[in-house]
Amino acid sequence: MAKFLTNRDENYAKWYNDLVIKADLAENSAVRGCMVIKPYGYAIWEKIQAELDRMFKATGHVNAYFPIFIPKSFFSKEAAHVKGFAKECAVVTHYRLKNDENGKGIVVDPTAKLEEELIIRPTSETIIWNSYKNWIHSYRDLPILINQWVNVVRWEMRTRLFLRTTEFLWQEGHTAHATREEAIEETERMINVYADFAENFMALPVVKGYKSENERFAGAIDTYAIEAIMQDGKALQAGTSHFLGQNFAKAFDVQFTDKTGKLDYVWATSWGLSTRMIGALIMAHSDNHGLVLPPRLAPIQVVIIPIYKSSEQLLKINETAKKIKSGLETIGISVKYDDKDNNTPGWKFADYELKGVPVRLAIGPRDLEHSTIEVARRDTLKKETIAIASVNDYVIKLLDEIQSNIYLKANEFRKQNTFYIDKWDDFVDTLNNKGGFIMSHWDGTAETEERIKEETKATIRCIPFDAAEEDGKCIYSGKPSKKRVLFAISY
RNA sequence: CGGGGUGUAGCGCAGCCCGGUUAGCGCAUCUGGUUUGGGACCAGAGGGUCGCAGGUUCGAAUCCUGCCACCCCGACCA
Repeated sequence: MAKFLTNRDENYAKWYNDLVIKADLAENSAVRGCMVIKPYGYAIWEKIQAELDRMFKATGHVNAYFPIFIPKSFFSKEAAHVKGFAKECAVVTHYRLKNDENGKGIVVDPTAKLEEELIIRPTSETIIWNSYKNWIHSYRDLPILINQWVNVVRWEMRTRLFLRTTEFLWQEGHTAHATREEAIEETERMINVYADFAENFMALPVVKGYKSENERFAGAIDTYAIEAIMQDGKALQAGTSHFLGQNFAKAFDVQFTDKTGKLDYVWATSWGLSTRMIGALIMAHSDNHGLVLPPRLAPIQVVIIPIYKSSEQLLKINETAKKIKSGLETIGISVKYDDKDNNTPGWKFADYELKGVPVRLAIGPRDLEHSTIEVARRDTLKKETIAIASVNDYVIKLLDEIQSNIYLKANEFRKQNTFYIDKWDDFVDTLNNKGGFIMSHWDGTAETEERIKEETKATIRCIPFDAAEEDGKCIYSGKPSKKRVLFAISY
């Protein structure tokens, strides 16, 4: 048990916060609501980026970069969009500072007021569609499949490391298509990419579905999302893909000539996944010993720790350990050999557990004698001693097994915490006592959703794509319903 | 923006109620030594505008006033 970590079952929120700080992923910065992502946390983000970027390119997308500043007038062109983001925008009003005339410090120069104020992007639809207007004239210019990796700013009231910060990093894809069908297909393709990524790389089982009108992206016709369950039973939206229809094309007057020579507005999608995913990773898998990282996302997959008494012993161990390290590296495994002598092996064991390194190898004089090595896996904390000669095969299999075990465990947790509920009292009771995913019938109205939210804090996380057709009655209003939707209290 | 809490060494805290030598403890750091198979031990050392600004007092970390910051709980959200 990690002594320095708050117990997960006693105070989940504090456990999470402790873990982020103590595993050295991030910390609060001098700027209110903004975090410093530290090297170890950023390394995880880089792994996320590398894999997603590969997947985006494999599905035909390219990267580009659009400005962080958006003229205020752009923002007001799409009515729903403005309404959705107006309350959380940072605005640049001046472009110069000067020395304070009273001699102390520096002040904003009032004569340097911007003619038109600039919004710091909370998302980039408007600035991008303003460019697309110039790029698109004919069906031959379509589709445009662009992604960008950037920071965005949303001025939040309350922030939490990774889960909600004023500034965060994400990728946003913005595509333009000739037909409605093609745009919808793209929207679906990308939610599938996200789900695939979440399940296969983050070992995070997700529910894919449609957002209700209330939860939809401001400016979208339809929003698809992947929702994951955290260990405290709350839901976390892990990625979204939006079918924007022709809303932005109309707002920015982006028309093209189709094959028949007719003018039409362009169809759009956008989709995003943020550093919030790191929060999901932590809350879905980690335990009272610290982080548990799925091998495919772990910056360090294997750590080797020497155990020795004399410096002669260390020399011999070094030799063997370095061979093992380079052997593992040649088969594509990332390995750290920690031979620093300022901490004891026990300290290192605890530290790498805190950091979630999937596999730990320990090698001491006893092992050298027998040509063995101790292997410990982070997910189950089980230890075994194996022959050094078999280490490559063993570790590569073990990493795969850990990856799938973490997924299965999370999947089992979700199963155990998904409830099919038909009575309002049970609905309220389950939310109050257990939390979790609740599958219930809903009459499809925004009013009912609103009332449920007011009374229980639960919202419709999504209407699952795979929801079976079945006759039922709305959990709240009793009106007829044809499918169950996913309710939960969310992050 | 409402309600609650906290600001003392890099980190975690005690001291404050009831003002009084040189502000203390644990962790971390540095030096030396012994250690090393699950967060080692001994000895020594360095490190502080007690959040900021005023005030009361012979004397303020301690009392008073104002301000600031951060954390938790609510309304907004990926």
